[in-house]
Amino acid sequence: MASDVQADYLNELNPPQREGVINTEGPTMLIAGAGSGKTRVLTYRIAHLMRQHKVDPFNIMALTFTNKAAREMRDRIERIVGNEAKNLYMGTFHSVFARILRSEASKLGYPSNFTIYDTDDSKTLIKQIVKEKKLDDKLYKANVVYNRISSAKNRLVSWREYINNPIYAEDDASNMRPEMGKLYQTYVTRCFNAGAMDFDDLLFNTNVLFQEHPDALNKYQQRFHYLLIDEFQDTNISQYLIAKKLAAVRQNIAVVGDDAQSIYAFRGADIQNILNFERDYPDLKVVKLEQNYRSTKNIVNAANSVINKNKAQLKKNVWTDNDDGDLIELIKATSDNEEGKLVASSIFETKMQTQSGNNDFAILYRTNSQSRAMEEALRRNNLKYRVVGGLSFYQRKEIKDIISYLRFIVNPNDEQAMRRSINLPKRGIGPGTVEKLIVASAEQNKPLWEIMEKASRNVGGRGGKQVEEYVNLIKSFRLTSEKKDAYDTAALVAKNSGLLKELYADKTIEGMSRYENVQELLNAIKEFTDDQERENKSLAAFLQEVTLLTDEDRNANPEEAITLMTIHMAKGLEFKYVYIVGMEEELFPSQMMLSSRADLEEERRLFYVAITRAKEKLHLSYALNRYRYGRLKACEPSRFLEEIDPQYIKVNKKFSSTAPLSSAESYVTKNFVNNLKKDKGNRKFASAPKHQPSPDFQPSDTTSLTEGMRVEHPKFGFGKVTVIDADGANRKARVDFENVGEKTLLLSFAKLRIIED
DNA sequence: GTGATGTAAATTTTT
DNA sequence: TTTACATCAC
Repeated sequence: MASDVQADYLNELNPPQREGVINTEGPTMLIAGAGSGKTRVLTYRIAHLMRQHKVDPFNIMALTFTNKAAREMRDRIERIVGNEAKNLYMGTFHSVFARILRSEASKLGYPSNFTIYDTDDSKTLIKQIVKEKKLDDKLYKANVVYNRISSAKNRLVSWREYINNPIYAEDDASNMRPEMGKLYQTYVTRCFNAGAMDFDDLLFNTNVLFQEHPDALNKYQQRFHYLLIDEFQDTNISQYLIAKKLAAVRQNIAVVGDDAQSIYAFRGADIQNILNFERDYPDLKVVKLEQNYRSTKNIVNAANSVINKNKAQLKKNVWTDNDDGDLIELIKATSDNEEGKLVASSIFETKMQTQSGNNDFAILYRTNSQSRAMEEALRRNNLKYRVVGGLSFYQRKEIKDIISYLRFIVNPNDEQAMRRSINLPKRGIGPGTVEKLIVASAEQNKPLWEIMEKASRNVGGRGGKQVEEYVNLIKSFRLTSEKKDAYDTAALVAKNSGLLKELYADKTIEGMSRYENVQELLNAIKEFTDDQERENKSLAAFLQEVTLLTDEDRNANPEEAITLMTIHMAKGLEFKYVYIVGMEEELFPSQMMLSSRADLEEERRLFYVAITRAKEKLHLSYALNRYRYGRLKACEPSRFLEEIDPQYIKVNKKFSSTAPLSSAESYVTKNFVNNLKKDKGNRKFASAPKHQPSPDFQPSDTTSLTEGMRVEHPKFGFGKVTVIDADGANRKARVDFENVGEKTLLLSFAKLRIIED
């Protein structure tokens, strides 16, 4: 069966795709437009290496951006070449190099079971350091400090270099943050002493390893004959240099990417890598995949019209052979809640008309907080949905609580894990006692664990006694973990720590769901230890994987449901019907991205990614008012709406509260942009339908206006006079309009046409 | 050391 | 709106 697939796979490809598959030797760069079949090329390329060139999968390394992408690719390759695919060295940069670092850890002075700090751990630690140094936490916000350190690491700037480089010092000084370098130093030291690496360290330290230990580098250079990198536009400098070093000997490096879909610059991704690549490999083969197989012409062309507004981009001409398809439709709403309602109605209608399933629909948004209004509306319409992302399972309090115990069992130096677990559930060890422990450890220059073992001596009092009890508890867990597998240990921890009991006692809805979450964690660990193919089932082995897991890695079999997620999470996915909601200034583009051209261009690429997720039909929507910071805020339609070539989009009148009244079809497209601008001008009234004055509109003399008369107003439309207030020169009329409700008009200004019956 | 109460601040995206 | 943090009374 596999051979049938094999015989066919080259025939399924268009010429540039085939070129991308069969030119396996030497440096190659595939510039792959949205929907151009890049994953297919990448998987076939690997399959081709194994089938045609008899390359041992052990000698192939393939790096992806997400675990999900890695797993999918492995599955697809497996379908072509069979079981051998399991031996590919394939995964995310972070997971692959974490694995390598574990086996080389001693060279860098780390324990091989080093902890991986996630972003929360890192920020908590930074907060502690800022506090200890008595710095102003308004100035040294954890986020700011973290980002500064992270971007330094991603550019391979060590804390030493950072402190010695006057450019950074000046920069920080001008931002009133002169202590930044010191914070960087302290943070790194604390992580190191805790036997912990943060996400950036996994890449930074791999670079250090390859730099300072040529023997190690050589070993991996010899091992990996072929290196492939997916989503190359999302790599940062640190990642690029790792790849470059690994490929230095054989030069068999293939990268696949699309500069138009680079949306992670905020995290250090650097499109410059694509340009560097051409410079670093002069004999580079460049293959462009420009035919889009995914979307209709309208969608592809609309996307192109948007991305062309960007200055920084590689030349590329994405086109499609598919049908024109429907025009993109714009849904206008007065509020975020109404936006939800209208989107839900539109989905419902489309489902009826096309007999599509829920899985064919996705609602995409810029920020997670937007999901709420959508969820409510979908629930009311009995439409099944699932929200992807947001607060990940492994970031939930109750999960992190249990895991902090597990971490401290495996790594007695993991200060963050200790701090978290020591007083959970409450056992009378407050922050004062913990501080005493830390100080004692620093003063006596002894590991924290040793201090804790003799806590009564070191900190005295009842606190000390309690700490010793906690130490004994951990010791008993540790004993179990040495004899039993991850599941048995975790189950024991949940029970004996008292955490499970506490959650069980909480009968609120949230409490019950927290209890269920812990059960689910235990199930996940059980699955881990039940895996027949896994050799190492220890707690340490489980922890090594867990930090690098994300939510998507859990729900493998989604039920038939509408997908709700951020645009970032949607990258690489496709849906028949896509709704991009919240097309408003300051939301999308985000207000935080308006300060520079580069940032705005990244937002535009994000919009491009969103548009190109749609296969058949795309809907865009915006609301003129939206709850933000808990208060209602007026919004303007996004500038991105005007950037779509108007020939590919129309206003959806049925599902817009602000649809223009004009029956002339041409009006919609011709005045599309004007319409948007009008909305901006009088957004307070924008919920009211726009009135097109009759062609023969002439203001009447209103001196004879009386109550009960029918009138036409050029903006407000038709209505009936309810009250005349004759107050000398300021004669006013109260008019009940059909579409905008009651208005009081000054007759000396208002243009009214009296309609004679 | 704990729990209640109040206040300020935050909301971009993620391995 | 929700969360995080500081302050105060026990």
